[in-house]
Amino acid sequence: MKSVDRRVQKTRALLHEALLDLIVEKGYEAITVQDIIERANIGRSTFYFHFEDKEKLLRGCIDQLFHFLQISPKSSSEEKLNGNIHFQFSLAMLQHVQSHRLIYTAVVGKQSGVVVLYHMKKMLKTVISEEIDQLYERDLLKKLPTGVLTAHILGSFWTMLNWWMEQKTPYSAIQMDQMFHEIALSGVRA
Amino acid sequence: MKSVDRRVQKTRALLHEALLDLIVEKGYEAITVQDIIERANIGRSTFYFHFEDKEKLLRGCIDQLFHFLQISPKSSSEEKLNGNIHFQFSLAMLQHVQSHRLIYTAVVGKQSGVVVLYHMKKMLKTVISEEIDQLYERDLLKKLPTGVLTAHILGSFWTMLNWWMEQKTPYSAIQMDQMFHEIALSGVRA
DNA sequence: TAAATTCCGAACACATTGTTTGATAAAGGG
DNA sequence: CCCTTTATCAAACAATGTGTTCGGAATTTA
Repeated sequence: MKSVDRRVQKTRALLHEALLDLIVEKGYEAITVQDIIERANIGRSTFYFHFEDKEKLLRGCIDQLFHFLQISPKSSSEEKLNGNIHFQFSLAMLQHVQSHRLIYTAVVGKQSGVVVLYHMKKMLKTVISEEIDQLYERDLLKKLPTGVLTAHILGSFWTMLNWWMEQKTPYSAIQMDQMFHEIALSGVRA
Repeated sequence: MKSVDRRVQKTRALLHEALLDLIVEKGYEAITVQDIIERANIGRSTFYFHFEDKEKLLRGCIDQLFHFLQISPKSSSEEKLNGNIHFQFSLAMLQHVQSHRLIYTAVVGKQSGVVVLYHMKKMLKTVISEEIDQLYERDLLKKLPTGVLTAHILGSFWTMLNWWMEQKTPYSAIQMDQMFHEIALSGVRA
């Protein structure tokens, strides 16, 4: 059990916090390493001692944000929504978003960065494709390449997030979850 | 009729071309103004004489790419696909993509840039929301906020493009159009 | 041909990156 | 408690990119 040096813990926490704050304020792209170390009040060389560059720091943040999702309680209520199909990941995620609206608004919005979106989607894809595979084997999905299905579900979900974050008087996580299921599973046709 | 100075035409064409080439090679984000003017063999001050920055040049390129779409022949064949609903924009766009695969692969891919995606989607959104509104008034769509519907269609279409560009042995534009309609209109449920 | 416009290239101040230095401070182990 | 190890810091650095400015040269238009 090698415990991590307290100084290291403190420094990393400060840097994570600074990055998230700055993302909310000006968006990922616009942030410079200079900004981060000033906000965190950390020396320049110390930053590079811990992280290769801005992106590596970001990865640390995202890993941390989503570590929560991994251990979040799966809704075991097998609801009969939309013909038995019910994705597990969506509600947990949507609720997490709801309680961290500021940061997600920034992450999802115009000011974000490709890298941010890339890492976020990559993570979601992992979660989604598992569920897709299960449903596919139970013949509950269309007979299209599972790649397309996964991509489509991820895309739909992401679209929902984006739209949600743009609304002034936001819907609840539960409402969004229903809308997501409705539209992703049976499309837009009346 | 003020005709544009030939030198201006030539310079702008060279810069457009250089940018597109470089996007294919290294992705938008990684490109510097330095790269562009070297590739185009244009003086530094000349670049800034024409464009404020990299993004303004990009906008010029996209406007040009999509000017084609505006005047592209709408498929007037009122096919009875998926219960009478048939988006006009998709096939024209997909065919344009098919004949410019390299650039679209780069634009859509991991190396792209938020600005690129932003401008592309913005343009598509304009086209799509028109069609959505028409269909909505004819009661052919679900009674959800039209904003969600538009966002979803745009998202689905974008997802299709992404997935398409990732495939090694690509489907045809027509196949992709069918898949897009199928999945966007009636979802993934079997 | 003459006037207007555009191009060039060189130089400029400025910001950001990522690295290196050696001194200082703090942590952890015995 | 002392001593070794490790982390931090500030300062300076080269390298790269940005956006501006200048006067002179070249080209276009009329």
